[in-house]
Amino acid sequence: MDQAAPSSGKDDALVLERFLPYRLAVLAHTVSGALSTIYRDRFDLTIPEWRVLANLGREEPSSSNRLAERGSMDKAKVSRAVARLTEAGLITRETDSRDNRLIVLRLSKRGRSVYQRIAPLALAWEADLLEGLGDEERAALDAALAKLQARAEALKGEAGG
Amino acid sequence: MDQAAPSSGKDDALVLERFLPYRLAVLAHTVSGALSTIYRDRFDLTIPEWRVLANLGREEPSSSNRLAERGSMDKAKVSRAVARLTEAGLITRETDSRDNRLIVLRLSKRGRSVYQRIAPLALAWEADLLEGLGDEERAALDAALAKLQARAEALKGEAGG
DNA sequence: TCGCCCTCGTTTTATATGAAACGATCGAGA
DNA sequence: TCTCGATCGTTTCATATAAAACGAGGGCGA
Repeated sequence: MDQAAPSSGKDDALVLERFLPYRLAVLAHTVSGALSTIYRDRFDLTIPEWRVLANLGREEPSSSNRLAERGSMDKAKVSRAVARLTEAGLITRETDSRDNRLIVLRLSKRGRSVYQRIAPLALAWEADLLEGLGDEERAALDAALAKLQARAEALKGEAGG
Repeated sequence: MDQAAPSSGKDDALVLERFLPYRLAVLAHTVSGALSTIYRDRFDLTIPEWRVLANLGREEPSSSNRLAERGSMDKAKVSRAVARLTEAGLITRETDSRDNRLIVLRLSKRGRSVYQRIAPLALAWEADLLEGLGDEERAALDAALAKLQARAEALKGEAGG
């Protein structure tokens, strides 16, 4: 009576530290924060800019729309990233000759150089992050994340209706 | 020559879709987006507000500082969430009699009622999200996320120096 | 007691975000 | 050819975010 009961005592109580959506949000935030210092301090790039660069590094040329799809970003975010990367001289823009709505984006020479310097750093950092996990654990993580992503998208569709 | 080579051809190339920091960010974003519709549409709460409520539901009373620690939020975010929850009548504030800097936060009757209605919904949604995973997969995911969280925090400390 | 540094929570400031409005362009069909 | 609806990318607008400045207290040592 003299102390508030900590929840109802059931063991299915909601404990934030064990709640998956919360854990994913915190982990993603921590990881993004740590990794983004590399992009920012050493290359003066934001994460959306890095995503654009990474996609152009693999598939070139590309359009803003396609970059948005491939990088899970909305078109406004891509538009800003592309504008800044263009200004920084890392990518080039030209309108598509067949469809004037489309913009043909390519890495510039400098842009490709920057990409080729960041990519190994990013992969090395990822390897560091995964250091404590064995092959099986990594495979299990990989599979679980894929399932969760698919399921989350399905649930999102339901709720949105 | 007539086509840009897709990366260097090495199989350790950086593919965003397989890059763990990217996958975590996308998954967390999808999950938060889907789940937040529950908080927003049905209870008019933001995620930081929900985190405050969830923590108070388990540990009461609490201070803003403690809520920030327990909910992985900065103090500004907590301050705003607390202000709005107070205005909405879901929590009560009083200054600590022994230390006038501290604020003693408690769920109001309505606040507790809201918490007790949201918690089962949140847990049910989480169960839906995990639907496709068996017990072993869940345990593996749980372990992997814990390791990654610890490792990410360690790496963050290094880089920040 | 005074002076100093620390902590707590709020507010300010600059920036990031995404939904929506927008202008320009395209393609299909009358 | 001339609409009309759809698509592409930009910009606007309202909101969210976090770092830093801030004011109010507290606690310890001189």
